[in-house]
Amino acid sequence: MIYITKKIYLCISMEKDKNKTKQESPLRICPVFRQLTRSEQENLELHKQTGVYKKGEIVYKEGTRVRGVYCVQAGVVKHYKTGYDGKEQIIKFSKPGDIFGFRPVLSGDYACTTTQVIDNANLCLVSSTDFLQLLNQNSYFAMDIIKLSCQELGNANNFILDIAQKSVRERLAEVLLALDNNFGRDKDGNLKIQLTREEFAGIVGTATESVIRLLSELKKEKVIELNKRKIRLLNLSKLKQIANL
Amino acid sequence: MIYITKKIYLCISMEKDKNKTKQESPLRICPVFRQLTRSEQENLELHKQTGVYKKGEIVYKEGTRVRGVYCVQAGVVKHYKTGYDGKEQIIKFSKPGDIFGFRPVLSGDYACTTTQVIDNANLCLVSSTDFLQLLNQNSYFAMDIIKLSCQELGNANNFILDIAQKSVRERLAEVLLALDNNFGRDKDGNLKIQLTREEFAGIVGTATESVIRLLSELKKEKVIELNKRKIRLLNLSKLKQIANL
DNA sequence: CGGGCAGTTGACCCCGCTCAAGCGCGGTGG
DNA sequence: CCACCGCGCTTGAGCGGGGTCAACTGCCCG
Repeated sequence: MIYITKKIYLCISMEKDKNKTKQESPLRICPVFRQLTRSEQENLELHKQTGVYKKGEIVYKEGTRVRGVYCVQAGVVKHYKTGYDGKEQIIKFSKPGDIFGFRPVLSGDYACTTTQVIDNANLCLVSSTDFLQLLNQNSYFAMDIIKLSCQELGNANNFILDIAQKSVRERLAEVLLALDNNFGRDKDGNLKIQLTREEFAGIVGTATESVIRLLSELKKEKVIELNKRKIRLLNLSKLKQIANL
Repeated sequence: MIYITKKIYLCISMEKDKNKTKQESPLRICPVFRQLTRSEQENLELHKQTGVYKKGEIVYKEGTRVRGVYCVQAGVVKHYKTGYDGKEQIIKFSKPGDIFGFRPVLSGDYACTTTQVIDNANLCLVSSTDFLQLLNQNSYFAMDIIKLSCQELGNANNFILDIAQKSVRERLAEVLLALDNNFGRDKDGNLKIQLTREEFAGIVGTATESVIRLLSELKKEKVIELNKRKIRLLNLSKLKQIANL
């Protein structure tokens, strides 16, 4: 878990500013920051910290204070809660353009999930105080953040219904479709995001063995193709039907 | 589903204003509205609509546009999603002092739950436009709404973990404790909120028969006492232990 | 008095979890 | 260079939690 000091990063970002301020701030990768005025953006550039995170690194742990709000410039992270028996339940992923960590900052409590890198990532940290100040001074920005949090709330509610009422098979099919929608495919047509079977189990809310059995079942039915961790969706409409959508 | 026209209510609320403006606006039942300035509150009083809802009435349905944000002055409502097989999954309850409906208003989409009265209720409706305008002009108010939505998001995440990983027995115990915390007890020491077995099933995410069996199991173990729909918790610490808390 | 709904109980059985064994592969150290 | 270990993956066997179905009760209400 390498955490490079603020000082170093200040230098880097100031250097970037020289070249880029007039065109495109790195923060603008995240749509929400586009609501900020130019001067707010420039000010933020001076204060933000950027960090490079390797696969497997933990950004923050459930139950701790978060340092601020993170903006994903590259890579993928997963957010999960740990059950009392140690099993992880994945709540969501964040990918380039997403921000995360705003929930604990805004509700004023501890992180309710652990955040871990699954694809080497560049994350940019906006401190809680900076973030809160921006919310207060820019109501357009505030509205966008509210919208974001309400959308996530809607997603969470849907998730609750799914886990409570659908079978594991249905949920797995739904997860495959969601991953396809959110992360897209590589040039070979496989899902761009590659997860372990255990991670699949952590999203669907089931045991690893069940995921394995059901994936190979779907393979037999020619709905998907498997090649180690690469998964190709062959029949979207069948998959939707299986997922009950 | 009686919906009395705005005009009538304007009269009523204006009359109320004459007597009350100087002391206590009905909206102040909800803590979030305390952030509003006096003039904002008074203005809101003139525009709001108040309605009396009987047990069983539906305030709005999943998938429809909501008229605005509701503030509970008395009574209790439940918010549930309906599965494709028609079974309802209860997401949360609202009681006096709570507001609801802000999620769809803020995210700009349709209601993701159906809202139904389970205890005769007085609800006060603030139109979407009024609500959004307040958010824009009062950043303290906006911050409180953000906080609220982030807290709900945290609750939803916890719920996901529970449903995904705990047994029905554990979840049922947890629900009993939560109802005790949120609604308290009547003078006889029973849980103040009275639900049908089917509603319990809808919260826990299980079948009605399972709820019945597990409740009578808890009764046998002297953890609770049952009397029709009245439930008395006899042993909180044992209940917490069963719930794995 | 009869119909309907909430609650209860028993019987049955299947989904999905657990446990255990085995396989393939990559990394590491002797 | 090979042997070993550990991790991720796979498969089979077994079983139990909990869902479904059906029958019955008590109660409210028309």
